[in-house]
Amino acid sequence: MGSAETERLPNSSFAVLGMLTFGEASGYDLVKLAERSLEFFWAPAKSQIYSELRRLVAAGLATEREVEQADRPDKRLYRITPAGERALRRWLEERPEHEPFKSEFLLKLFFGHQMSRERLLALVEGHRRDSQEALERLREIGAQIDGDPRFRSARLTLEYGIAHFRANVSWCDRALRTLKGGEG
Amino acid sequence: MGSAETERLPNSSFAVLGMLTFGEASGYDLVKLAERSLEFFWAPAKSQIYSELRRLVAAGLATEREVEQADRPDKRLYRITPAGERALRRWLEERPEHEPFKSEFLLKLFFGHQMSRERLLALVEGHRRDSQEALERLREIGAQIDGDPRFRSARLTLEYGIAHFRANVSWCDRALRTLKGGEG
DNA sequence: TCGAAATAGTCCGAATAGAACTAGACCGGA
DNA sequence: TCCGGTCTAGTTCTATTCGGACTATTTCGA
Repeated sequence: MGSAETERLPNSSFAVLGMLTFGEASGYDLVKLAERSLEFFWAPAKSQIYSELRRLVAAGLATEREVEQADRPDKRLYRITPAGERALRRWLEERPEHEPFKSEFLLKLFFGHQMSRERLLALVEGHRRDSQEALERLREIGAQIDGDPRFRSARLTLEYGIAHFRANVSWCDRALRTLKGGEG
Repeated sequence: MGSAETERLPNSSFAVLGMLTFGEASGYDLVKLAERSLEFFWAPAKSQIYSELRRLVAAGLATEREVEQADRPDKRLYRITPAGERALRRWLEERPEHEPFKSEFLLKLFFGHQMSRERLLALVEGHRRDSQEALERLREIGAQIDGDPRFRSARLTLEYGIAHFRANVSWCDRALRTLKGGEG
């Protein structure tokens, strides 16, 4: 019980706890919700979502109840507790720490001197395509939630994504010019 | 031996293998090198660098030799093998897979409806400051390697970083305007 | 009626993060 | 001279995270 106040939880716990503020949900629901919302900037494995739920219950930050269903498999529903809401707010008010950033693309680019020029160009062109596609997906989502005041904060994260991928595309264009003009 | 051809290695193995293309090095050297170069887009824990080295040797992609030193602790030096170079090139030529992106900042922003407006503003302002600082660090590095042809690929990754943080700063400015003007 | 898809969840191993720890040699100041 | 700090060099341990395989049940379409 008291452990809710002392134990230090990882961010993924709060990602799950945060999703519970949208209402009572099963693990399965949260997996789906995460895929449609957090996916771009926080994508816990589904096994992790289930284990975070167990941890939240153990820490008193959520409650669990079993629901028997006739038409489909039984399930367990989770609900955030007042202690959970307090814990979430405390976490939200802490300053995020340094953001680690990881990119297989940049890693390969960094060792680009080991690649042929054609391969290097193909690498950057592929990245440009991927970014362009991601951009289009985000714009579609944007059109769907447009104007809906419930998604005020979500809209900001969406616009962050759009800015990110737009910057990617421009960078790719510049890099391609450099690589083509470089010593050709 | 043959395992070098079949076994599927994680990207971190290739990060270490790639660093070995710069010359024979100890684990300690690579930790330092990673901190000064890969750090922005690929930051393996130092314990992982050491274990990757062991794995590379076991797979025949690198060789190890002990060096006794009088003035400081003994060390082991690692060198990439021809099989290692082939493996690295094969990996470089594979298309990178979908880039997971993870941000504690965006996660908190997404749950921004649980925060007071002041906290939300402070969150974004903090992110702007962090991005601005990162930008300045990268620009300094850029000035140092400017014009040096050895860092052609590295320069591209650096410019990627600059583009990324510049986009961050602009996004923060827009977000702050939205949040301040929104319903004030 | 067969198989695919949706619902609901578990299990396991590998990869990663990150902090603490060992240990030798150095260097500067009290 | 002794003490602490720093650099070099590496190990160990735990917790976290990822990702795929696996078990079930029910529904729905061909």
